[in-house]
Amino acid sequence: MEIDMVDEDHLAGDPCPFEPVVDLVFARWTSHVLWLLSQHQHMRFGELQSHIPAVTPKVLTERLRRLERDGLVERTYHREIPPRVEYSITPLASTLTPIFRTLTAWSEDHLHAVLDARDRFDQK
Amino acid sequence: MEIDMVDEDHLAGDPCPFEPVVDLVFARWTSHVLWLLSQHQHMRFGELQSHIPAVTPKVLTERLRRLERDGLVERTYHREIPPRVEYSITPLASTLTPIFRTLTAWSEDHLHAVLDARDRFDQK
DNA sequence: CGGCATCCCAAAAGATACTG
DNA sequence: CAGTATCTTTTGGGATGCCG
Repeated sequence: MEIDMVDEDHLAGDPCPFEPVVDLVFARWTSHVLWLLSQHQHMRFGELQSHIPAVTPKVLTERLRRLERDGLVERTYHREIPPRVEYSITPLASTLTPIFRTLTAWSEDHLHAVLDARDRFDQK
Repeated sequence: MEIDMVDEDHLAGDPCPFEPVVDLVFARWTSHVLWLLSQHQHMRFGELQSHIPAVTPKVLTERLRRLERDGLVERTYHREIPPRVEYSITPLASTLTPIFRTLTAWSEDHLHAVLDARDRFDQK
């Protein structure tokens, strides 16, 4: 890809300043997991699975590993019989909670407008 | 506030209250487009493309159509030679701007902690 | 210039079976 | 219980070419 400096703005470098956060937090299933953990202090693997019926164990494991790696989720393994694993959000992830609340409020305030626009568009 | 409601055991799951917003706004390229339009009042197709070097025309078109359908972007076609198309955000989409700013602030405040956690995880 | 149509592929996600 | 391993499927996205 080439850098075209002809325009008034330098074109090659206009990255979205919050795109890294999107990749971290809003990847599929990810924000759902974080939101559940933000309400429950700690949850077991099977508990998460039953709250998100559509997710398979494989994918849920992948997301939890990634969140753990990124410091957003803590995993505690209890060597018992049967084994028990508890997931919880870290203090770092808890700083996302206001964002989740804002998004929920936006949804309550404006989602209907989106659905209306969609209907109007489809009728044309 | 501790929420430890024991109302589980219904299989319907526990849907994420802002997941529709995530699908609308944080799909790939989408928030980048909205953020660019929130800064430029109106932009042409090729202008968007040059600000987002990695996106192909096909995908950019798909995203813009979807945003137009959802009432978040307005498309204005000028019948000239050569043809000219201008995109802009709608008032509805401009209500998302505070969210974008919050995400940018979160990134500035906490992204380094994520990268640190990642390094620590990978060293183990 | 700003697309749409078509074909194609890689990556993500799902299904299933199995284990410490 | 909490995963892992393997395989299959889906689908989002890239490449190319044509058109008003």
